[in-house]
Amino acid sequence: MMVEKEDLGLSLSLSSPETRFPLQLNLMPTCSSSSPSPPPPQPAPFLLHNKSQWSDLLNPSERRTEGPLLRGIDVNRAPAAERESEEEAGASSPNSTVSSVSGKRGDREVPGAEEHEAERACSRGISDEEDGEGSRKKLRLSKDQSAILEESFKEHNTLNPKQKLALAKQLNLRPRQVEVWFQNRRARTKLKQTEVDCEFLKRCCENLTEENRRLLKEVQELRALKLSPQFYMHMTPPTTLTMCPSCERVSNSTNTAAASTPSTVPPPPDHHPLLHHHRPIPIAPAPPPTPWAPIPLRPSFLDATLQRT
DNA sequence: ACGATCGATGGGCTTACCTCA
DNA sequence: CGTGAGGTAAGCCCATCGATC
Repeated sequence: MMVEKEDLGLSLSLSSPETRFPLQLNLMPTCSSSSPSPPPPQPAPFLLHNKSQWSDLLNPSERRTEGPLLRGIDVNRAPAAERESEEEAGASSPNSTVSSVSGKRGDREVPGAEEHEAERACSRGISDEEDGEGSRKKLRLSKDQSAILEESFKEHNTLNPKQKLALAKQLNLRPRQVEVWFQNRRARTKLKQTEVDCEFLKRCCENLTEENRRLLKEVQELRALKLSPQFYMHMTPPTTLTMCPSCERVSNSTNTAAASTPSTVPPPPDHHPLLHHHRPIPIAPAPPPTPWAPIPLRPSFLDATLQRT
């Protein structure tokens, strides 16, 4: 039952920008860009235009995917026989009724009525759950049909008329049904993405609030320390890393053994801890990774901050 | 019984093309 | 002949309906 839901492939991750949009959608019509000979001038109904679309957020480098052919059938390419007939009957004629059999358009298009009926009959033919009889019985797509549609959607989330016809033929559905499925799929993907974005922003807000709280507390502590006569004596003992205020080198000084072994960069030959009269200043432990990496506090920064306050 | 899911519909908008003054 | 206005068709998004699970 919920196979379709699980097949959505909408497990959008927040972990990294690269994985935020795992759906690799091909928004560009491959037939218009890869065709060796440009097609004759015709309306390009498959071009995406107007309105900032949700898919604009996708990484452009991930938009074009030359994935494997769909179960042996490239939906970008109509079958040979179909190609010939459709280019005359459909794609080359802007007034074609081939791809418009919806109720909305169908109302205006009298010539399409027969085809509409034919396709309805076709749809009834493959629908084992449908008993017809006038009432709007809901068609339930089979697992295979849904899987193929999903595969196609992963390749390109919009269809040009040829792709739509080819897919409809392959699935034994009406082109309008394929079109509707893609429209609904886009809408639901967008909804999912909106939810994910909302959650992401929520977490950003929480992290920023926490960061703000932490920084305010730090400022208060620094103010208190500045007013204290025993400035450095009140420092909490360093737990992990310390920085020499003179040379600004970091060392692990939780114990003497650790203090003698600098963590990353060895001290210069002329460096000797005993020659420095300052005690090492502890460095705040690294905060959890955030997209807005905080500026590390350095002694000079601290001084400037304290002077301002 | 009820909520979630999903196919289907209709309205509105944009764009491209065609016709005509 | 070029041009702008108006009509038409097509596609898309969006909200919603209604059947189904």
